[in-house]
Amino acid sequence: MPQAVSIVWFRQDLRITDHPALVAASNNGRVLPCFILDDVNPPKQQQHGAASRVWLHHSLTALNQDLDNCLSCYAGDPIRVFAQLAERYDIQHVYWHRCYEPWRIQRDQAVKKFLQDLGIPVTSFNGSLLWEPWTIQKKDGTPYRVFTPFYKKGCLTAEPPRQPIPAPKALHCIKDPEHSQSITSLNLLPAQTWQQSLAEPWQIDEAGAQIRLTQFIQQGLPFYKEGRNVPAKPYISRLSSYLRWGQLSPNQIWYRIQAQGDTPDTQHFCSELGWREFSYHLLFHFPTLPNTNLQAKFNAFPWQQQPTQLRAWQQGRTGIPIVDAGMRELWQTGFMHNRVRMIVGSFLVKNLLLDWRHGEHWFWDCLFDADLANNSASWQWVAGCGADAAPYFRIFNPVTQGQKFDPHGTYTRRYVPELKNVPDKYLFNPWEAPSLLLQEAGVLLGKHYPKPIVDLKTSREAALSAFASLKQGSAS
DNA sequence: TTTTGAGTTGTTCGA
DNA sequence: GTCGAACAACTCAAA
Repeated sequence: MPQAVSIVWFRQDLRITDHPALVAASNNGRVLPCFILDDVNPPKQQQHGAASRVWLHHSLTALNQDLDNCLSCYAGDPIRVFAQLAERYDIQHVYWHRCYEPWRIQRDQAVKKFLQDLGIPVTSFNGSLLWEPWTIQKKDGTPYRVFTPFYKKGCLTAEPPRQPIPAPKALHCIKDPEHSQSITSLNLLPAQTWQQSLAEPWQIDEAGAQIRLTQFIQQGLPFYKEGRNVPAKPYISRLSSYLRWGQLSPNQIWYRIQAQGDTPDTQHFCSELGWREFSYHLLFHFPTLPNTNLQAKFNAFPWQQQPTQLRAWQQGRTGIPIVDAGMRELWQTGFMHNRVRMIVGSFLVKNLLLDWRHGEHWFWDCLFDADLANNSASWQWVAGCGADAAPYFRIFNPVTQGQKFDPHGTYTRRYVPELKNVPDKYLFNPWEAPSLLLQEAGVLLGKHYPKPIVDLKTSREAALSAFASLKQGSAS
C-alpha cells in the first residue's frame, strides 16, 4: 500500500514562513516537499541565468535544512516527475503558489490537468504578489498601462494585501529517498571560482532575508526617499534577490514597512513594491513583454549592430567611469544599484544605440535578482518603448549623473580603482582632464583605462534624431 | 463622446 | 551659480 502524502511543489517561494501552500499541506497529513529544476519547458532565453543558478543552489541547500533535510529535488519535465511520484505514493493533494511567467502559466495548467486526470486535486495560492494581476483593472475592465493610476487607484483602493502567516506549527515532512536527487547533482554551480566570491557577501537563506529586512528598516528606510539615489550609501534595501526567489514574500515586507508609520520614506519604498506589482501586471496582460516592444512603432527603430561596443559595455570597458563601475559591480557582485542600472541602461540604448534586448539578456544572466517581469518591464521603460515610458529626450548624461549622485566618487573608485587618484573634478570625464593631471594620477588613457568608446554629445544627438524618426506618421 | 490633466528617476540653454 | 523653459507628441485614465 503506497504511503499517503500531500505534495508541496516549491518554485519561486523558497521559504517556510508566510507560505500558504505549506500550511495547507501541513493540515492534510504527511507532506512531501519538492523542487523540480525544469530545464525542459522554458524558452531558451528564459532558462535560469548563471547568477540565478548560483543563488538557487544556495537557496535550495538552505530550504532543505529548514525542512529537516526533507526537500526532494528532481530535474526535468514536471509532468514526468509527478507521474513517477504518483506511481510510488498515494498523493492526496498537490499545493503550489502561482507563477506568472507566460511559459510557467502554460506549464502549470498542463500539470494541473494531468494531476486532475489522475484524480489528484490541485490547489494553488497567491504566494508571490500583493495583488493578483487580474484583480487590478480600470473601470472599463481593461488593464492599466500607466504606473501612477495603477498603483494609486488600482492597488491602494483595492482589498489590502493578505497578512503574512507564520510557518506551520506541526509539519510532518517526508522525503522521497530513492528517487530524489542531491542538490549538487542539479549542477547549478558553474565550475569557475567566479561564483564563490559572487555569493560570499550574501547570506542566501530565509534567515538572511529577514536579517537584511531588519537591517534595512533600521539603517536605510529612514533615509530612503533621497538616499536611494546615492550608490555609495547603504540606504537601499538589497532585498530584490530574496524577493525574486521568495525567501521573503512581498506581504512580509509590505507589512513590516507599514508598521514603521506613514512617512515619505515608507510611502516611497512601498511604491517600489508597487512597481514590482506593475511589472507583473504588464507581463500577465502583455505576455510578449520579454521580447517585443510594447509600443509597436519601436519595431522600426534603427538599432545598431556593434558587437565590440556591446562587449565593452558588458565588461565595463566603455571608458565612461560610472558606466564601467556599474557593469563591474554587476559582474563582481551579481547586483547593481538601481540608479546605476538606469545610467548603464540609458547608455546602452541611447548612446550606443544598441537594442534593449541585449541589455535585458546580459542582466538576466548576471543578476541574482533576475526576474522576468521586472527585467523586461524595466528595460522597455529605459528604452522608451514600454508602458508609461520615459520621454525620448530623457537621455542620461553619465558625467552629470556621476557628479550628482556619486559626488565624492566613492562608488566609482570602488569598482574602477585604476582611476582612484584622479580628482573628483575629472573622475567622471577623465578624457577632458589635462594630461599632466592624469599623468600625476598614474593614468594613461588607452593604456590603464579605456578612452571613451563613444562621444557623449554626438551620440546623444544621434539618439535624439533616431527617436524623432519614430514620430507617428513618419515612415522609417 | 469629448475633454482635460497627467505621465518615476533628465539635460541643456539662456536669462 | 541658479532657475525656468524647452525638448514632441501621444496615450492613458477618468470625468
